[in-house]
Order: sequence, then C-alpha cells, then structure tokens
Amino acid sequence: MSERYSAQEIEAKWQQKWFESGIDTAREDDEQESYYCLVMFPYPSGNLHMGHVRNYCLGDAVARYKRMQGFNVLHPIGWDAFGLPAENAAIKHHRPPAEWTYANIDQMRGQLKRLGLSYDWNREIATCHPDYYRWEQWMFTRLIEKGLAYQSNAEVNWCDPCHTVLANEQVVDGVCWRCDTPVIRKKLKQWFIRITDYAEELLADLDQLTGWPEKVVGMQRNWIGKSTGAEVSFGLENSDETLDIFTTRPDTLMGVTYMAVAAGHPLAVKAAKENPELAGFLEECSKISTKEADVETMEKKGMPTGFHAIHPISGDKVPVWVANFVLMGYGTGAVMSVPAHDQRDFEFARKYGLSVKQVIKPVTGDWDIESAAFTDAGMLMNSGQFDGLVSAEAKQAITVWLAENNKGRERVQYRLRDWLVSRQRYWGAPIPVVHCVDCGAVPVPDDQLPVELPTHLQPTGGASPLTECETFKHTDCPQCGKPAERELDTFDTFMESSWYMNRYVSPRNSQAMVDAADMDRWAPVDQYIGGVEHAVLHLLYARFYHKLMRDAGLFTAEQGGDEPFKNLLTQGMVLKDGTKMSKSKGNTVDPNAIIERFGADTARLFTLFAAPPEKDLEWNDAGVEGAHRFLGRVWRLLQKLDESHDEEDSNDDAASVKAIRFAIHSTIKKVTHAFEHGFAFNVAIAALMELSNSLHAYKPTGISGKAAYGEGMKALATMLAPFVPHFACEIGERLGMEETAVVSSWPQVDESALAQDEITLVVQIQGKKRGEISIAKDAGQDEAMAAAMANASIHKWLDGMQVVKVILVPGRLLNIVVKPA
RNA sequence: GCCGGGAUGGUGGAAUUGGUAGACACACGGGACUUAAAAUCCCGAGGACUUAACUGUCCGUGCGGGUUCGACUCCCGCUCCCGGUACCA
Repeated sequence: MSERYSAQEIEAKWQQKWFESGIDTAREDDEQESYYCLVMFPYPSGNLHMGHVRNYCLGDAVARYKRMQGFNVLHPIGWDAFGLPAENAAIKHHRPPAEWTYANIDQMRGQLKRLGLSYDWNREIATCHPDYYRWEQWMFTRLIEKGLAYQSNAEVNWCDPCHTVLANEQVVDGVCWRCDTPVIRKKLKQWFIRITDYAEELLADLDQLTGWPEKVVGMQRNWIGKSTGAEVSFGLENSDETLDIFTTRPDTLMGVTYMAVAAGHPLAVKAAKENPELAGFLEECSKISTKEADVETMEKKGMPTGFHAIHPISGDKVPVWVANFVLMGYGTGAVMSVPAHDQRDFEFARKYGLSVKQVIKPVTGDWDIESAAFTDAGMLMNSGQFDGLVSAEAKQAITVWLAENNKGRERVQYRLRDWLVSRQRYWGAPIPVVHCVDCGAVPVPDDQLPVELPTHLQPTGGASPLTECETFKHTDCPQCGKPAERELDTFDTFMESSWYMNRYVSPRNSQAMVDAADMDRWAPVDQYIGGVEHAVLHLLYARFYHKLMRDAGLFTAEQGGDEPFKNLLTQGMVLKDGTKMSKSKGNTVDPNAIIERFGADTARLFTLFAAPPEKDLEWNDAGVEGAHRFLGRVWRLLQKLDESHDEEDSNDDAASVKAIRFAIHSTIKKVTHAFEHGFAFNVAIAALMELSNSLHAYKPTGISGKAAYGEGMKALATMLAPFVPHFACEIGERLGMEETAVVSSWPQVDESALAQDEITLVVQIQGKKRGEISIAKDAGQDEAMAAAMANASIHKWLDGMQVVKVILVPGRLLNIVVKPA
C-alpha cells in the first residue's frame, strides 16, 4: 500500500459504482422517512461557475448525510432554461436560442456529473420543454378564470430605434445598450397576477418559517410592506372630480401645503395640453429610469399644473404640482405634501418656494422648523379641533372625521405590487391566450395546451421574432372559431422557477401539474439551498405560487404544506480579489480546470472549507492546494495500519488509547452538530483535520491501540463521505469496511469515551487570564480557590489584595475580583 | 435614497452565542531528507516593549462612547464594503 492518491482514477471508478447501484435514486416507497433536499437549479449559461459548485456541494453534503442517517432522500436537479441571456447569445452567434440552451445543458450536465453530485437524474427537468411549461400555462388559465390574472397598463423601458422593450439590465446609464439612444418610458398593456390578494397570507405565514434565516424573513416582511393609514379625497377647484391619495400620516393632514402628482397622472396630462413648458417637463420625466434606486436618488424636480386642490377639512386651496419622484405605478400616482413633517417634501418646498406649515411639535422640547422637517410623532398644533392630540390619537381622530364626512377612510396599503408576468420577448413560455376581435382575451382551453413556442426563430435585437412568426401568430378563437391572434408576449422566467420544486415530485406526470400523493410523500422541501440574491423575488414568488397550486386543488395544505420550503440556507457569493466573479471582470475560475488538476473532491473540499456557507467565499488558489494536501495526508494515514503490529497492551497504551478515543468521539460530536445545526461545514472540516492530525501523531501500539487507530480511520472516512465522497469510499474500501462509506451509517458518539476526570480551569483576576489549574471535573468554588491560591503565578496577583467576589463558571473558568486591602 | 448583511493576525476563517481571542488552513520563516529540486516530515509565529530565558508586562476583534466581575459577542452614535431594489437569474 504505497501508491499515491490519484483523484482521476478513483473518481471515475466510484461515479460508475454509484450509478450502477442507484444509491442516488429517490424511492417511491415509504419504508424509510423521506427527506427532500433542493438546490436552486441553474440557468444554463454555458459553464458551471464557482457559485454553482458551492451551492451544489453544500446540497450534496446535506443529501449524503441524510442518506447516511437512513432517510429516503429526494435530491433533484434541472434547468431554469428560459431567459434573456439565451436571446443575447442568439443575436451574437446568429443561432436560435434553443440550440445554445440545449448545448449548454449538455455541457453543464457533464460538469455536474464530474463533481460526483448525488442527483437523481431520472427526475431532471428543463423549463423550456413543453412538457414542463404546459402546466404553467394550464395554471395561468385557471388564474384568469378566477380573476387572479388580469391585463392592465404598465410602463416599460422602450427603445424607439430598436423598436423593443428593454430589460433594466439592457439600460446602461439611461441609454439603450445596443444603439445608445436614450431610453423612454412607454405604457403597454401587460398581464399581471394578483399577488396582492395573497399579501396578508404571505405576511402571516412568515411566522411559520422558523427554519429560514431571520434576515430573509425580515426582507420579505419589508418587501410586502404592510402599512396602515388613510385614503384621503381632496376636492379639485372648479371640478366634480377628486384627487385621491394614500398617506401613512393622516395626523399631518392639516399641514398639507401642496399636492404632487406623477407625470403620467391624468391631471398632469390635462394641464400639459395648454402649457408647452409643462409638456416639455412631462417629456423629460418620461426619459428617467423606472428603477427605484434611480428614482430615489435623482434630483427632485417639479412644475405647477395650475390646478388647485381643496383641503378636505380646512377647505383651503393648495396648488397641485407635477413631481418626477411620484410614480404612476405606485398607489394612486398622487401624494399629499407636508413639508413640515417629511424631509423630501421639505426640500422640494424650499427649492420651489412653497410654504411650510408646522402642525406637529415635539411633546417635550422645541423644533426649529426652518432648518429641517420634524418627522417624528408628536403633539398636534395649528390643526384646529385636533390640537393637543398626540400623533397616534390624531391619526385615529382624523381618519374617523374623514370617514364620517365621506372624504376618506382607513386603509391598509402594501408596498407589494401585483406581479407583472408578461415579457415582450421570444425565449420564454408563451402566454396561453388568444385575442379575438369579438370575444376579447380568451384563455386557451386545456385540450389545446401546451401552446408550443416555435424553437427555430432567430432574435435580431429588435422586436420579438414571435411578432413576425405568421404560423404562430394566427389561430382561431377557441370560443367563436373566427380567425384570431395569439398573445405574443411570453412569461417572466420567474414563473418557471416558482413551481419547479413541486414538479420534481412528479416530474413525468402527463396527467397533472403535480400528483397529490407525491406531494404528500415529499413536499414541502426540507432543506432549500441557494444564493442570498434570491432572498426576496424568487423566494416570494415561489411561496405565492405554492399557495396558488394549493388553492387550485392540486394538493391540500396537509399534503403539500402551506409553505414550499421548510428550511432555507442562503449561501454567500464566491469572490475573487474582493469582487464577485464575472466574465466582464475577468476574474473567473473555471471549475473544470480545478477538477482536472486536483479532482472533484479537492474542489468540493475547498469550497466547503474556505468559508461558512452563508458568508461570501474568497477564492484562493493556494487554499485549493492545501485542501488537496489534506487528502494526501489522510491517504498516507492508511500506511500506519500496515506498519503497526499486534502486541500485548501495556499500561502506557491505556492512556494514549483513551486520549485518541476522546479525540475520535469529540470529533463525531462536533461534525454531527454541524450537520444538525446551521451547516457550518468549514468548522466540521477543521474538526476532521484535527482528528487527522491526532491520528497522524498517534503511535498505535498494542492490540487496543491498533483497534483505536482503526476506529479513528473508519470514523474519519465515514464523516468525510458527505464532503469528499469518492475519496471517502476509496479509503473505506481499503479499510475493509463492509459497505462503502457513502452508504454506511453515520458514526455514533460513545459518551464513555468523552468522560474526563480532570479538567483545566482558567483563572482570571479582574477578568484577565492569569493562569490555569488542573482540577477535578465537578470541583466546587472552594476547591477551585484553594487550587488557585496554591499556584504561584496566580497567587502573586493576590498579594496585598482583598478578594471581593469570586465567579466560577463550571468547567470553564474562575474569575477572582479583588481590591487593594 | 430605502431595505438587508458584513468588518477579527500577512490571508481565509474559529470562539460551545456574555466566559482562555486567533482553533483549522493558506502564505511566510527555520530545520530534516535529497547531488539538487519537487513531494514529505519536524519546528516557529498577533503586535509592542522587556529578559540570560518561549521571562515578564502592556496593547489588541473597523472607529467613538456605554453596560458588566468579565464584551468579537449586548446597548447608543459613526465609517467603510457588499447584496437586493420589482424586465439579470
């Protein structure tokens, strides 16, 4: 046994063995408890990147550990195969996106297999396949029937020369990425899904997600953004119409000095007809980005419309302005402005010479309203009948007054907006609707699904090629049979990724989206693992879609749960030189190169060891070599088994056997703990390295010494299996383990090996470490004090001092508080 | 802007969640083996000052305060970096 560790040989061998034995296949029986471990499926961009490798190594470690614990594990993989990058590549290479996508899937599937990831490949799915998206189309027609899907106007980024809608990503510094023309906002009729109908449930069920990181739950809560306030109707001078707004601060109502409406608001459009200057301003506003970050950080500008609103309580006239920071898509597209109590309104008022009226003052102290807005709650002033109330009471009182006088009411408002699911793109799932001149928008009947996307079309960078595909475009109305046109928009790709976790349980079902019995067996996902960047959008949409599926009767809450993911692990990104790896920065590391040079196990080990899962991982080539060296060291530990001889035990051996068994079993405890609590694999691997170091330093003499060494080697091999499975199997085989490490059961802690008679207690004086004492495990404070006094280096700190207080932390430390005598 | 997260040696990170700061590893330095190198093995190491001494003292977890016998950990106020911000996935 002197050959060196060769990853290439053993990895191919074990991958073949695992494939033949089918250990990765999720079984459709209930002999063992089931466990569903899911990693976020990749977008097939061409090559696996290190972020994928990290994600999938984490998932594989969990899946393998659970199998070793005796669970029937579902660990599937697939492809989030629709999306913009395929169209971009198609334009660049003059090949249809389907070709590029399927080639990438083949390439990346090979890479995943080379990593030795234990997926059940029988359940592989690709979202661009009609067998997949037909069910998404089926669901959408159900939503139309229920009134949960609807059409409405929405603003998009529009490039006139390219005659196309641009994704935010395609807008670079306000201009089109391809032709450098300034992008404008344009209104288009779009499809929406009423996620706001589920806002309350999505918010309430966050409480169930105890296995999610608190920060993700918090981000979702903020995103849904429930706020209670009031809807207020302002009158309009010389008009029967009203100007309706929502505010979270009805207590400041008496401080309104102007109103602000969006550039797209009917009032603004009306005013602009007789005011060329205002029309120019509206034109300018239409050019600014729709991104929230851009809207919030740009220079705040406005112009008066010439209209005046009538204050609902005072009856005062206040001017109506157009402001670039008010968006038509949010709320009513109009806001009331209270410069005295809102900093943005304050700055706007200062800039344009609008008046500032203070109506709230601090309950105690003063506030200089000339220098800044007072935005806290306080006590009302200058508010007539409401003077003297504090903000909370005033909110209530003013809202009641508005309701009684038919000028408003209490209202709950969510920040969450309905989900815009239509995209003016080619490489996506067709929206299953036919537009008929007589019947309107007609959902495609079930027996005509799927509406298949023609896969041979070539995008050019202009309008979607679907708009020119006559065979796709023209059809008959399913309702009246007259010639009609298909909907030419496709679905947002978040639609596909919102339900794939459930499709994996019945991946080949041609009768239904999912099977309730399969959902009962596997769902919800026990452990979901993926990038933090998905903390809100994907995870919120998936939660929503799961509830839609439940409410469509595909499964009951009992069978599939109200929530799709029980536990969530959000991994950090992979960085190089401090920034995210990306092609444009040229700082990528190719996983293939690492696998070829060091083997998959080294790549796996490094990504798991270099950082805790939830934090960013800084790539380090030298660290990869270090991981590889560790495997070499463990390999060499095998030699010692051959070299040691069976001899009679001596007394000296008993102590060393006890020490090594302590090391073995405390390692089992630590590593098991890592899997059961938080997946700190970096710490688990460090513990395995320590065990390896202990075994390396250990000289197995005598029969019991050799046995202890063998016990340690087997434990090490078994615990390494979730991380470096090929390597662990090979070591296991050479140790003569009956089953390969992958399928053998997880080692148990022998508590008797952890028992210790004497422990080391740290002694502190005034909280500073001054020495250590060795003492009986269960020694009390008096014994510990006596031992401390007997220690010269500790005792000298107590000379001339009076002991004021003694704190004993059992098993840990003794802190002596003193003062000069 | 808003929301969320982070900052610990030369580097990645650890610290049983208020109890020995720096486990484990990388990089580095010294040594062994070798004709030599690689590989491997052994030893060293937060910083400053100090000692004949790996002797001893002090400082030290982004910055400034606070609570505590005791703070990387809790509280208050900052700085910088990263993620999300609804058509990238």
